[in-house]
Amino acid sequence: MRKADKVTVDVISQKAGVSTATVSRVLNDSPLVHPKTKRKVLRIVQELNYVPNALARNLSLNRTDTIGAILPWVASGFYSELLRGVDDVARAAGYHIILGICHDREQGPELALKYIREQRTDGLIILDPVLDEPILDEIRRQNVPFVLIDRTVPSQHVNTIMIDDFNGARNMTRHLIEEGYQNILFITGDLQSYDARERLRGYQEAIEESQLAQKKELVIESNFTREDVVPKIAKYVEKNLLPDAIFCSNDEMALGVYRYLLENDYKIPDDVALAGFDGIDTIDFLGITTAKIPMHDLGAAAARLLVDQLVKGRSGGDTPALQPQKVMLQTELLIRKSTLNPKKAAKLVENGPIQTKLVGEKRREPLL
Amino acid sequence: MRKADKVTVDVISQKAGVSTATVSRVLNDSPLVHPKTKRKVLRIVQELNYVPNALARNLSLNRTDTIGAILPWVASGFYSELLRGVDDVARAAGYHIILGICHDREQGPELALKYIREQRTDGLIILDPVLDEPILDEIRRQNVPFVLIDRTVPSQHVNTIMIDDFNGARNMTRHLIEEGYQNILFITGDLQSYDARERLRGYQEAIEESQLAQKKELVIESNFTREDVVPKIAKYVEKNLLPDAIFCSNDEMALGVYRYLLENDYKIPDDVALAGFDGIDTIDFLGITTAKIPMHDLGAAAARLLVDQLVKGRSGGDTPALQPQKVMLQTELLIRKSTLNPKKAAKLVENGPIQTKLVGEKRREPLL
DNA sequence: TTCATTGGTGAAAGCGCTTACAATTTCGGC
DNA sequence: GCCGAAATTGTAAGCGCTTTCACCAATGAA
Repeated sequence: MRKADKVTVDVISQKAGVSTATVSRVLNDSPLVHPKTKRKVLRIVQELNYVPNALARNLSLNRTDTIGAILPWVASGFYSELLRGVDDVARAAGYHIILGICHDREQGPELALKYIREQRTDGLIILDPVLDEPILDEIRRQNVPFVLIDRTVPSQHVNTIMIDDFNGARNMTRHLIEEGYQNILFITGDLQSYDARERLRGYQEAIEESQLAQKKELVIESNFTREDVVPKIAKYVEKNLLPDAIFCSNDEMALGVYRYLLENDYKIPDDVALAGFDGIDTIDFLGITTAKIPMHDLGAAAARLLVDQLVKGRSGGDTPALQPQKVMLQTELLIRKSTLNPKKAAKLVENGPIQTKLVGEKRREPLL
Repeated sequence: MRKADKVTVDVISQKAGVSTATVSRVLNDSPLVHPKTKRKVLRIVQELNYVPNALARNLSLNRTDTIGAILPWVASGFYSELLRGVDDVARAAGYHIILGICHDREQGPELALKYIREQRTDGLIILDPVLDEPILDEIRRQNVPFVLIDRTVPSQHVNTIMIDDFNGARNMTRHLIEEGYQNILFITGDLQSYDARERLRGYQEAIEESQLAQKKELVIESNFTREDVVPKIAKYVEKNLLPDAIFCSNDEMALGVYRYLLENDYKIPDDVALAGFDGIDTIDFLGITTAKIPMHDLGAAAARLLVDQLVKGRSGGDTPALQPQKVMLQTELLIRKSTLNPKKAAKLVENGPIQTKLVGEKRREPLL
């Protein structure tokens, strides 16, 4: 049924009375075709509503105009912003996105390799914290441009987009100190993960550098989950005096602590201040201070890096390959009511629970 | 650089001492190749780590193994579950997903058409509430299978996955009535939208059918946004007596109302009960009753429908085309503390704020 | 031994597009 | 009006895979 009306270059060239070569040239805006011919061909193209078959085109050009996005699906809502960022710049550059959701630990690398080997993608954006070296080598060996997100890698010759967890945590801690909090409890994430270690380091650095005397460094080790943190904070609070402030390594844990505190009639921030890290919706709604990870920018930056490589690679092999880059994005310190010390706050204008004030780093210009 | 080591069917056939036809047959598991030959070829394939080029394969087969997902990016986190659902069943069926995010109203249909015309996809899943008829016709004319999500369409011959907004809202209202609430305020979404109208209808139906005498039907018209609803609810509460319960057409508005109520020292549910619709994270955290839209299933159902069509279409043209289907998915009534009438609740076991109880429809078996 | 059969296999023609190269036309300058 | 260069256009060979159809070697029956 479709077969009959399938319109290809040949059909066009026939009707226009030119060769397929000319049609192709017209379609690709080649300068070496006579304006008159061009008009004629374009008219037919319009008339028949012709659009070149991408597959054939790509096969011929040895290019797919597609980039693969390999993502885990850990925190669904969280990553979607990232995807949006990738899409924004990729689309602007004429690239499509093929989705590679790695459901479990195994599938991620598999998928990436499959896409590459099948040559379905021109490049890859990989967000997979547990990608191990051998796989990475395998990927690199394929000679396809790729960008890693939020993943440290020993080898230098890899494009990477990172979050500056260290500075994010340090700034947060500084903020708490500036607000006059003295005993700041820090709850770590899973210390296996690089992010968790960096955030801890940031906290420690800020504590150390603080001029105030004998700051105590208070740390509870947890694992980024709500379930794990609640009993720990409960036990801690019962055994010790309540700290001035609690800084959780991520928002998820902050939510757990938040609930615990409210249920036990502690007032935030009057009895204890609370801060998280990530910038998820619920934290936003509750008016809890956090260090927001610029997910959109993260995706956009990755895509930008990748697209640059691809475009460079396309324009002849003569231009030298781009040097692999490491980009570091800053978090955004969103100060909310939950960390505004009432003693100081009295002097300030009233802060609504949702109102967000920007302190610390300036807002990054959005990429793209 | 890559050129030299590019391994194709020819290379394989050469090394194996057979023709490319045979290699192809081996790769496609054709029965008419001698086991011995097959083994030989497969060994070489392994050895050279050969994977067929998808582009060439697809061009030849006139098929892409790809389905396009056209989505708006209205509520980022919300749709990601849907995408996951699509991915789950699509991948299981051997299809890839190419992402089509329509940023603004214009781009959606454009994108869909582009993908089709370029023949980048075998089929399409479209979630776009404002897709208009002409475009739809155009899409249909392309003779490519597609499925519409949450979008009513006059014409019968279209695959559609719908949410049963009517029943969802009716069940919610029934629940509120059962809990003994008498004055139930309903806040509508943008009544331009079909969803909004259906939810209103469900509410009205439940009110009407309730045996209790002279139920008043209380309706405030809003538009699904927090900004719009807050002043309206404020004005309403100031002018009238507080209703028993407030049922918002979506969670977003419920959040607005929630905040308003708390800020004005109304206790939920003691002074007034609160319910939403959608099932977003924050509502979950706050322990607010809602009708959860099964986003994952929505995507999975759409993908299932599409994949069935595609597979059917693939297996020779003799099998009759599948009849277009309309699938209706039920929402899940998540009853939380926010609508448990204290007078009745006294008899019940204490309900923690997060605890979710399932009432009404049984949990749908997840598709796939 | 000879003649259909029947697996197995290979040659070659696509799939729909691009592009190097050859062929043709056009044109200014003589 | 003629010539070579420049401007257009056409021819045909790919891109890497599938698949039709023809071909060949076994195999069994006669």
